[in-house]
Amino acid sequence: MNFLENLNNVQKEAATDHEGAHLIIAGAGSGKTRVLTCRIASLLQKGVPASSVMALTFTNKTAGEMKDRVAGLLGQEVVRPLWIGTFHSVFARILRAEASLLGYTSNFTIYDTVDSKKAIKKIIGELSLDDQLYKPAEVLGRISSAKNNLITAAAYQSNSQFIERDKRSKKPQIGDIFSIYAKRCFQSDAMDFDDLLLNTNILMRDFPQVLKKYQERFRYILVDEFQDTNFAQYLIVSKLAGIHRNICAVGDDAQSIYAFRGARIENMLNFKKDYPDHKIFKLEQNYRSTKTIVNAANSLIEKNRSQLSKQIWSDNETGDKIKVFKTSTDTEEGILLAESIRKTIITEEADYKDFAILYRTNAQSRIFEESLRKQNIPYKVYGSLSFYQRKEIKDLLAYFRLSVNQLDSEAFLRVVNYPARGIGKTTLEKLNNYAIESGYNLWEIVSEISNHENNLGLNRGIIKKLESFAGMIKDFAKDIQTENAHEKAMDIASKSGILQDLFKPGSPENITKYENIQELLNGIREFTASQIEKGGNTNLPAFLENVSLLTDTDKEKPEDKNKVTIMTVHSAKGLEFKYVFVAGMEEELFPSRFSCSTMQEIEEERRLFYVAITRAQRKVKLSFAQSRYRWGSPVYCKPSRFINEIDNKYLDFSEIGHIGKSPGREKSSKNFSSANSPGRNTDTLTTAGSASGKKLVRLEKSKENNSQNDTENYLGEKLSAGMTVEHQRFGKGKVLQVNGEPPNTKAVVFFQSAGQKQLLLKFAKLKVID
DNA sequence: CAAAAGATGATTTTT
DNA sequence: TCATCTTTTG
Repeated sequence: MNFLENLNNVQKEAATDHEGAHLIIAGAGSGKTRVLTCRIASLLQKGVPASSVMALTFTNKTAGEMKDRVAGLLGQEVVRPLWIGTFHSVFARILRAEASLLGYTSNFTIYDTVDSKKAIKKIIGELSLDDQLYKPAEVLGRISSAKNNLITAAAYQSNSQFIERDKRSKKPQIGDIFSIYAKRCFQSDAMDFDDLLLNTNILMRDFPQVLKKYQERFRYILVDEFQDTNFAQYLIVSKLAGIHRNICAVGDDAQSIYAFRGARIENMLNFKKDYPDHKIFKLEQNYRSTKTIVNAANSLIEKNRSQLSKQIWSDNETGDKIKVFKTSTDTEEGILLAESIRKTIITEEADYKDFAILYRTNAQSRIFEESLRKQNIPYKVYGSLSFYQRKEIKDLLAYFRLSVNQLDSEAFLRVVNYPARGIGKTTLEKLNNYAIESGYNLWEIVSEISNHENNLGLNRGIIKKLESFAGMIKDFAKDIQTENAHEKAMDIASKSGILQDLFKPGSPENITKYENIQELLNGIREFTASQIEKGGNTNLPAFLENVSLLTDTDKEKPEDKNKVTIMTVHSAKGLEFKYVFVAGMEEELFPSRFSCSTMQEIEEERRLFYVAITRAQRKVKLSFAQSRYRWGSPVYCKPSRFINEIDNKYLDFSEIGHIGKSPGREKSSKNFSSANSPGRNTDTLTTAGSASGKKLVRLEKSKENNSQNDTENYLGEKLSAGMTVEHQRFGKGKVLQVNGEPPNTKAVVFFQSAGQKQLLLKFAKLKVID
């Protein structure tokens, strides 16, 4: 029981009192994760089988940390049968096991947001709706929030409230899009993120015997960040805990910052109603921050009406007041913070890793990146383009997905013509039209194309190409369940042509992409190795499952260890730093101008600021600029109302005035006028004035084209394989093939500098050399 | 067919 | 501003 020694009394009680429904209200910095891990460890030590414990978190990172910590206490072996993971990954695991009941296979694909948006965009196009009005992201948002409230497409379409709302916003067909989208996902054997929750609920509603199985199995359920659960998540948890009723929900209503995506703080209040015999533990001692920071944060959050009563306190030193900085521009704010970091590093012997710059919107990151780079301060940005979202990675993953699940139509569309194999837009349009008409999935058509040939109106050449593509995928799909993921992945990467496509000289982006592909393949090798060690599944589907719910904030690179962190306040939740800067403390920015209309919104912004402040162990510094660029043009800003909502006795305004006086103010205001406004004005003038001129130019150009076409067509007839030609940009190359009839004669040419290219002769200026 | 230029449009988040 | 999508051009 030695791991309980370091806990205070409430923490110890919360960790060792296992039976019944418990709500742990865990203030910022109160040792929440420690209590959760100790609780799991103590359960296991008592003899509870690990396989009967489920712990749900929001991020893979938290789940991983929890697992590691328990493993550190009790050993790796003990931890393995535990079900610790994100809501989505744990429910995906259940769904894979029970997939057939819902009409899916256990190899179903998980669509990410990009897949979903693409699918929706396609549907909007097919319905010939105005895509200015029906924006895929917004439509997906509505569908997503419906699903998170357990509203299916059918329910949506018959709900008068939604019909009314969509009519009012002039988008009456959202229900139709929802319904087609849902049908397509199902037909593709795919679930999006929200489906993982929705379908788990449907599974448990419609199959009581399945529900019972899991209810009996999981005797102890722990939920982290309970204030962030949405209705769908809440309901699953309640159902799962239905028999044993041993549920431990941990959360902090003051840190609820995801209401905008469906999180319900009320879930914490409902808890008391659902479990009348519940116990509440309040972790109120903050071990992280100074007294000043804790008190300042308390004085701020007091302004919120709706909250659970608690008194957060700190036994740490008093610490410095919170310094407030004013600068005239956003650029200066960047410089000031960078300088302040430099100074603090010297005067307080701090490390780069002790600092975080937090802001409300990602758009603010660039300025800090610049100022830190100029000062030679190493930094890392969170929330930038994730490794798994890079094009080349998604392409290869799409091949993997298609090899595992051929019905995955998003993966199909992504790779059917990448690398280019002559299956163009027109072909896909024909395929797609036929698919809609006939109700077949794209793969069902392409994999047995001879059955559909007559209905497609495609020529023999294209049919052959489609056949060979389908053949390749069928080949990949062979042994996919048994073969080792790494070998299979290498095989697919090379046979698909991706490696060759990127391994062409002359293009620096391709080198990076090639390296990224190699990194992915290495990652798969590591995955396979670690699975062998763990005795887990080593096949490609197992890897995909692992990767589809992963974001790369989850893994930290070793070279990033000692760097300043810059990120949004949202992504800082759960983290801590010695020194925290909260930048851009301005009205319209923080609080965001999109979240100012209702009291609920303002309260959420306030909680967000509360989260920001409570990340700090030693010092908090706030800054605001008087003017800032917003999508290219300068905007004048007022200091945020939140600054003055902190009790002034914890604030230090001494710096204000010194910074603003610097010559920077004049300089920057000049910048606005010279760099910006006139430039824009001239632009608009020219475009407006020269409309007729433009037409003339276009006419002339097309004349030129025609004359060129004539000579090129002539060339097409003369050209044959084996000739050496010269291209304007690619230089010398050897003709490998000449296909097609004029005017669409194509040549396949291998260039020394650029590799193999297909060129349409009516455009490419080829000179015959030899 | 593929690259370049031009137009648009969106700026909390996570799975 | 910056990234993405569309149009144009060879």
